[in-house]
Amino acid sequence: MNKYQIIHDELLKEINDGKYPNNAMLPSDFALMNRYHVARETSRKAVAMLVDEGYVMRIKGRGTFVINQNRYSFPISHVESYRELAARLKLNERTQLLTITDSEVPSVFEYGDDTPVPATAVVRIRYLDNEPVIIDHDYVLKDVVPEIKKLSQSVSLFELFEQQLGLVISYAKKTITVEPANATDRQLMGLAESIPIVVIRSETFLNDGRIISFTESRHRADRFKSVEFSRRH
Amino acid sequence: MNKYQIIHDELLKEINDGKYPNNAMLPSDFALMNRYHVARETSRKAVAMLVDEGYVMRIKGRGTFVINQNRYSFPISHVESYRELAARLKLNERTQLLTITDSEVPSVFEYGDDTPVPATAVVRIRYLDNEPVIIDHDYVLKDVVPEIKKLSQSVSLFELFEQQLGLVISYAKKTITVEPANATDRQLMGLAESIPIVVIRSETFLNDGRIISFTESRHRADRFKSVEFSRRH
DNA sequence: TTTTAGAGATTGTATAGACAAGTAGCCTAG
DNA sequence: CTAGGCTACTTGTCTATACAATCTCTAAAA
Repeated sequence: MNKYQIIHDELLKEINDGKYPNNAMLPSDFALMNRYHVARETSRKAVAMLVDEGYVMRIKGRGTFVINQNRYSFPISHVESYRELAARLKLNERTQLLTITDSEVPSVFEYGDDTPVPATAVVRIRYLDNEPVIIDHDYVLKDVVPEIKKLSQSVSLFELFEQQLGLVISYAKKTITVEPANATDRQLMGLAESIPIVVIRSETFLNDGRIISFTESRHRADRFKSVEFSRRH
Repeated sequence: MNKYQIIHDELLKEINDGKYPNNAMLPSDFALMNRYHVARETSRKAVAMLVDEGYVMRIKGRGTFVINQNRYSFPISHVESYRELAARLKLNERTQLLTITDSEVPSVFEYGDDTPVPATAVVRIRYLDNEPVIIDHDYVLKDVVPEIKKLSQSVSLFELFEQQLGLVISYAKKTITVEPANATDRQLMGLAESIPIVVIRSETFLNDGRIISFTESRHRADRFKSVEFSRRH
């Protein structure tokens, strides 16, 4: 692992453990240089990551300070799988695999030029605290992953891609809209007609630039909450 | 202006002008070093910003490549004012100032410990293409801005803070939820009862760590769309 | 023809040093 | 007692260099 990554992880752990509470000052660049015996740019890189993630802010002439964290809800600003999310929030979570079928990428994703793109469709329903709250429709491109075999209940698609197939996911583009629930939503989640659905559609890209999958994640709106950190300039 | 900022801006302009179309390769680190007569770390910093913003991706051993851009909709991943947004999207926009009153920060924002926090409440309604789509409730802390005077129709709150008061906005935290429309929403936006509201609540921080304002931005859900770029790792 | 080896290009990580700019605290001159 | 200045500390920007890791392409070898 890289040095700056190690420093970043250790500082983050200390923040989460409460060693540096809200508004506390992190060690200065020079203190980190001495503590880890690295060059200043290396320590700065570690802290820059924390700034990026919204954990700390730097003020010229004063220092680096912890920003109050209450990241309790559903973040859409990282590519994060449902399983990783649930683990982080320590929620009681459960995923039920509904279907795996041969399919094509639906036209809502506006991919390519009307030529049908063969894909494997995976439909799953996700429970938080035993309540069905999310229905995920994944369309995995056959060009990249010809066949999906070992998808057990306990493995996420991202884990499958990364650990078993050796693919590296780089980034995703997501659109968020609010739409009426369709019949499937209402049936699977047991919804009253009036509850809308937050639809998050994603395209996921590999580190070589190829698209690996399209996902439509349908959340019942009354259980949806997203927390966002955004910098200016 | 900084060197890496200048290089970043120039590269971004060239991308937007189509000099580097989709999937095109950007100049390498060394090419940028020669072109701008800077150290490699400086050119890398400029490109790192473009990666951050989702314009390009770097692939080790191959180069830096432009990512297909269709940033057509409402981004929530930047602190961006309505006015800046409308200008960028070239939409016909109009803002109507409804009220400026003395008030307190509402308890939904969970700020402080139940002690009332004095603020100036600004309520505005925003039109896109002559349709009312957003109602903004801003609560500007009196501790930071004692009085709001020169808020004309043509000036945004952010512009007022930054240009007239010399304050520098650093970052914001936003939560996104979907809620039923209240009576005010329905009346001002002329909504049918069944249309929900996307509520974006923000706390905006200055570069010295102080909170300057809380905002509740209420969008009619059937006109709301957000585009998000997110990196993994 | 196919495979292998290597050279060249490109990005990633790390170091050491320099100066600029902003902040805070102390101490002295008035 | 106050105002100003000095100093130490911190972050921001920039340079020059080195080596590692990965990819592409070419040329040589089997």
